[in-house]
Amino acid sequence: MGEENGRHNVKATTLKDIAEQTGFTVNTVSRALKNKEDISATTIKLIQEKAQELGYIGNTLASSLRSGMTKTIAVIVADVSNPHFSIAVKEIERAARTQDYTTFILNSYEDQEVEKKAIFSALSKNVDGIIICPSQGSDNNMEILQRTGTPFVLLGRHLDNDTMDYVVSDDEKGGYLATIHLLERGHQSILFLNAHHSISSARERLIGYTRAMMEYGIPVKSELIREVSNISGGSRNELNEVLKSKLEFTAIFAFNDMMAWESIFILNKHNIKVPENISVVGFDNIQSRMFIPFPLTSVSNSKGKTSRKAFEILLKRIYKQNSDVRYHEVVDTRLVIRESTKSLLL
Amino acid sequence: MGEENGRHNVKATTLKDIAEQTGFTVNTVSRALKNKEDISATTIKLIQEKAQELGYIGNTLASSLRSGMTKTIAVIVADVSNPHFSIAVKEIERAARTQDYTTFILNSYEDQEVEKKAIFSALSKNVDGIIICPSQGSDNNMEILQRTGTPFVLLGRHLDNDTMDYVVSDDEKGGYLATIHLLERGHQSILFLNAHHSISSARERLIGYTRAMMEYGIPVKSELIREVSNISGGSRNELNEVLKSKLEFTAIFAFNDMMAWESIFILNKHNIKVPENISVVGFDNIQSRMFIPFPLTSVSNSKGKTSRKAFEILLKRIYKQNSDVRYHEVVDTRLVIRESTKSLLL
DNA sequence: CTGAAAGCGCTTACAG
DNA sequence: CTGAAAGCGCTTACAG
Repeated sequence: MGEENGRHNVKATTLKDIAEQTGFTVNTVSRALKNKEDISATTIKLIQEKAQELGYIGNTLASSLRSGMTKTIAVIVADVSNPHFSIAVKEIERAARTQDYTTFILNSYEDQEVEKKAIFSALSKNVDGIIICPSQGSDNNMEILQRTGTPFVLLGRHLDNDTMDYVVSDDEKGGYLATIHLLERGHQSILFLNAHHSISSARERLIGYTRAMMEYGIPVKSELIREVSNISGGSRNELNEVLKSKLEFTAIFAFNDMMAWESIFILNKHNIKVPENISVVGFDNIQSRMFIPFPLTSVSNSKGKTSRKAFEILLKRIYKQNSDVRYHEVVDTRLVIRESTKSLLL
Repeated sequence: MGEENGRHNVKATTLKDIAEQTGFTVNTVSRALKNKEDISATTIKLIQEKAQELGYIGNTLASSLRSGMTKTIAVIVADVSNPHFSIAVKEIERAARTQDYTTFILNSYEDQEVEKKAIFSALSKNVDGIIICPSQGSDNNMEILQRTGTPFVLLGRHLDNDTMDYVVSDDEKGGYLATIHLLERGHQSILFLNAHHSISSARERLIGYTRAMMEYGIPVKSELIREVSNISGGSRNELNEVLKSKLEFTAIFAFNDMMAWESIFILNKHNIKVPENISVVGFDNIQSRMFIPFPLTSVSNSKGKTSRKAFEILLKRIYKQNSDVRYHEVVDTRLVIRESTKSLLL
């Protein structure tokens, strides 16, 4: 029943076929195809030509089962269709490919149950490692993952448990820079549309926001700090409510660009113009990758660098280098000023 | 060397462990965990509890090697960081997961060599099937893929070779609707920023464009039809050149929303306002998923439906249903009118 | 430089 | 209802 054998209608060429047609053993064929030093150059040439001729494609399933390495990683993010994550996924896939790693992509939708299944799915595929942006409050899932012994790196968020490797942005600085930018322009009532406080980056951006406010001697009003879902459409209701409540504010600092866009979209629906009536600052600087025709001031967090670094660390873990070190990387952030913020000063 | 065995530091539980601890054979354990009918309920319970207790995670590598099915698919697109593709990838991953399939994601960057490697990478991982948006002029790669016998479905683009399954949008209709919309509003010189004609959707959108122009008795000017790269930033130079050449046009129809946004971005740089000075229509209706604060008129092409359909067809191929049928699905398109288009008539 | 054997962890096909 | 054996296609470790 070769037909049912993973390669479907056409039976795939195996080492055995090459062995039979060249007169060597499977062992020698295997070693020749991997350019091992102890095989004669003539034999290597002969075998590789035959492999080429037969269109041989190695069965990594079999080799992985024996060798214990699959050359596969999994990337688990909240939602690939969020540009922030899709850019990260792209960069990781690209970095992985240069090292002959193939990438599984799994969405957690910020849901712990879905995330748990994603992790088990990855484990059952014997991935060599996992890069994961942990969903809200998923400390438990990460500890389960940690106990399996499979190498993993947290991306963009870290947990209280600091025995795990992570690569994050300097979120506190980002929050600080965004807020200072608005304060410098005379804004004092700044609505912070933040993500849930169980997300480390949300907590740290708030610390930056608070620090900036304090520097300007402005008391932080709790009603100006709103936690909303960072899934597309999540800030809609909250912002509508805020607008209805007649809460006073002249600027919005949004947890990410998606939320910032969404806010602007909603403000426009209410005939409120940006930046004329309200200034808006985002986070992620998606505009560095996509030419969105709305010039949003935003905190840049080098997604390429962050992603590559996460893969690099993962690779070290896979190859058990520096196993006594914890990698806690904080990538710098900076503010990119565009035209969504206006000064209230003359 | 359990350490080096794919599960790293912690040795993974195997069927053998469960067998030893329950007194059954590996065979029975395997069958019990799969709820086979010929195992007694008591045994099933006993074994499943033990599996739970030991935190057993099946090794799909081993089962796949034997059974020939990996429950894995690959999705190959030009670039996941393009929202059009990231949305498709998300939808496919979601559909696949409901059937216990895991998804590899690979980028081809519209490059045939990269694409070829991606295909071989997928094949060597023994994926059960592939969903691929073929890169420009990659008929050859698709034919190689076809000869391997691995089930695959083309997504968004089809080839001259119509023996392959595909799911596409009604691109001709989309091109027609976009153009008619502009013509109805008095635009006669419509710059079409199209993708390369080796892409079927580009050819068909052009047919729609041409048909609409003919209906209005307006000759199609070749200098108004420009083929640009559909990678981010690709339309930049071309549009700058067009603007420098003083070519007359009052509207732009862009191959996709990314290009439309990019065009608006560039027009703005030249102090040309949309829609006041130039009207713009895009394709993909990304705004249905992301609240981009620029209301772009765009052709909608039900990405959710298209993606799910592609997976559905792939699944049929994997399970060898209706193998005498060719699936050539054309999903309807419609125009979503927003505020990036203005009427020239009074 | 090459070969023979064992084994990775499962599932299949068959025996009882 | 359960078991014993073979085998999926490789790689490893060792023999010569």
